[in-house]
Amino acid sequence: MTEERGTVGPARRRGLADEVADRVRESIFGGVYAPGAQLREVELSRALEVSRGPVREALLRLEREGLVRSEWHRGATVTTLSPRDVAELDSLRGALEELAVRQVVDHASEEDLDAVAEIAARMDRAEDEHALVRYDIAFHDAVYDASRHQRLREAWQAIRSQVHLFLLTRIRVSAADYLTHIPGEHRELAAALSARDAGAALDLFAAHRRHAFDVLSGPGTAAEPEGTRDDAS
Amino acid sequence: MTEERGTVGPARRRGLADEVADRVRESIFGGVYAPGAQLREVELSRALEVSRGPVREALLRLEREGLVRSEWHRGATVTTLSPRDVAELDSLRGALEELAVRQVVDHASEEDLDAVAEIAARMDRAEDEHALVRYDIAFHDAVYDASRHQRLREAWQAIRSQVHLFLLTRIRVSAADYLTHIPGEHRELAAALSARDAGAALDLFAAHRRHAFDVLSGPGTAAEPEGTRDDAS
DNA sequence: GATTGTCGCAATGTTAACATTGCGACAAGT
DNA sequence: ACTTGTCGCAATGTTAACATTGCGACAATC
Repeated sequence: MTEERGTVGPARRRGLADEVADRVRESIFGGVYAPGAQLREVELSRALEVSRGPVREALLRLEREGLVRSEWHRGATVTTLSPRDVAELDSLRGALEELAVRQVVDHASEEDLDAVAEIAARMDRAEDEHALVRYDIAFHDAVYDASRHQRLREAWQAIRSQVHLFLLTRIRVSAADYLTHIPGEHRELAAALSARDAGAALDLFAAHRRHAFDVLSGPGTAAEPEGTRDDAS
Repeated sequence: MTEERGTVGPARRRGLADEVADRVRESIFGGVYAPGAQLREVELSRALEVSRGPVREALLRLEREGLVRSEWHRGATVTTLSPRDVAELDSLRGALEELAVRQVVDHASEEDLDAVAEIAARMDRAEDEHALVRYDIAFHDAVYDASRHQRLREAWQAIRSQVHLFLLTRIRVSAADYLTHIPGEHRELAAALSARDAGAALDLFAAHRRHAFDVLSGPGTAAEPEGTRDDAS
C-alpha cells in the first residue's frame, strides 16, 4: 500500500501476524475463501505453518478492515456484503472522499499529485480483472496518501478491503462497463486534483461513486428487505 | 456506550480480552497511564491477573481505537496528541458528523431522537469533570447510534477514544468555559435533530467543534511550529 | 576522550498444551 | 412425529514456557 518513496524508510521488521494477514487477505480476494466462508484458526495455522497466535492476531486485524466478522467462541467468517452494507460503504466513502479532496487540494505536494496521475495512467496495463480492481484501489490509496491525513487514511483502510470486495463483485457483473468507464474517470479525477480544482474533483468523485453504485445496486442484488441488522458494538 | 435497550439482547459472553481492554481504557482516562506512558504486557497481565494473551489482544483493540500506538518489538504506548493530531481529529470528526446528521435526519426513529435529547438533558447532573466528559462523549455516541449506520459508528469508534483524550485535556485547560458552553450547545443540537432540520444541525455541529478546537488550539499548545497551516475544516 | 564493538537484560514475538464453550447427533420420553 | 435431555466433538479462549529482538551499559581501542 504505502511505501516510503524517496526516503530510505526505517526498515522495520514486520512479524508473522502481518504476513499471515496479507496471505489470508489475498486468498479472500483471490476467491479461495468466498464471502460467508469460515476461517478456522487451526486450518490456517496448518496451511501457513505458523501457530495459532499470529493467526489470531491476523484475524483481528482483518476484522479491523471489515473483511472478516467474528463472534465469541464462534470464529471468524468472511464478510458478506448485503445491499444495505453496500449503501453504507457508498455513503461513508462519500464523506471520506470529500474530506480527502479538500485535504489534497490544500496540502498535497506536487510529487503526491504526480503519483496519483501515474497510477491513473497505468490502469490500461492491467492484465486481468483482478489486476484492474487492484489498480482501482491503488488509485484511491494514492489519493488518500496525498491527503497527508493519517487518520483519514486509517478510516479509508477500515473500509478499503470491503470496497475491494464490492468492486470484485461489480466487475463480475459487467466487466465491459467497468473497463470503458473507470480508467477515463480516474484520469479526469487525477487532472482535477492536479489542477487543485476542488469543485470539479468533488463532482467527479460523486459521479464516480454513483456510477459504481448504480451498476451493482441496480440489476444485481437489488431486492432484499433486510429488515434490521443492527447490533451493539 | 451502546447498550441494547428495549429488546432483550442476545446475552453473549465477552471474553477476557474485552474486559482487559475496558479496564485499561478506563485506567488511561482515569489518569493512571499518562499519554506517552509505556504499557508493558507483563505488568498489565500481573495487575489484572490474566496471561499475556488477552492483554495482547486488548492492546490490539485499543490500538484500533487510536488510544495506543505500538511498534514492532517495542511495545505499546499511550497515544500523545500533537497539535497536528488535534487538527486531524477535528477535520475527520467534521466529515463524519456531517454524514451522521444527514443520516439521522433521514433515518432516525423518534426513539433514537428522544435518547439523544435525554442524554443532552442529563448533562447537568455530572458530578465531576470526568463524568462531564463522559456525558459529552455519550451524547455523540447517541447521535451516531441514531444515524443507524453501522460503519459510520465504527468510524466514530476509531477516533472516539482520542476525542475523549482531547476533551480531557481541554477541560483541564478551562473547565468553566466547558461547563458554560457545552450543555447548552448539546441541547440546541438535540433540538435541531429532533426537528430534523439538517441545515441548522450542521451549522450547530460546526460551531460546536470550532469552539472546542479553538479553546485547546488557541492558548494551550499553540506555539509549536509543526510546519502546517491548518485548515478551517 | 570519543568511538566502536560486545555483552546482557528486559520486553515482545511465537509456540504448544490445556480449559472452556457451543453446536449437533443421538436417544429417550411424551 | 415432535420435543427434550444428554453426550461428545470440534473449535475457540487461555495459559505458560521458549525464542527472538532491541536497547543500553560497559569495556576495549584509537
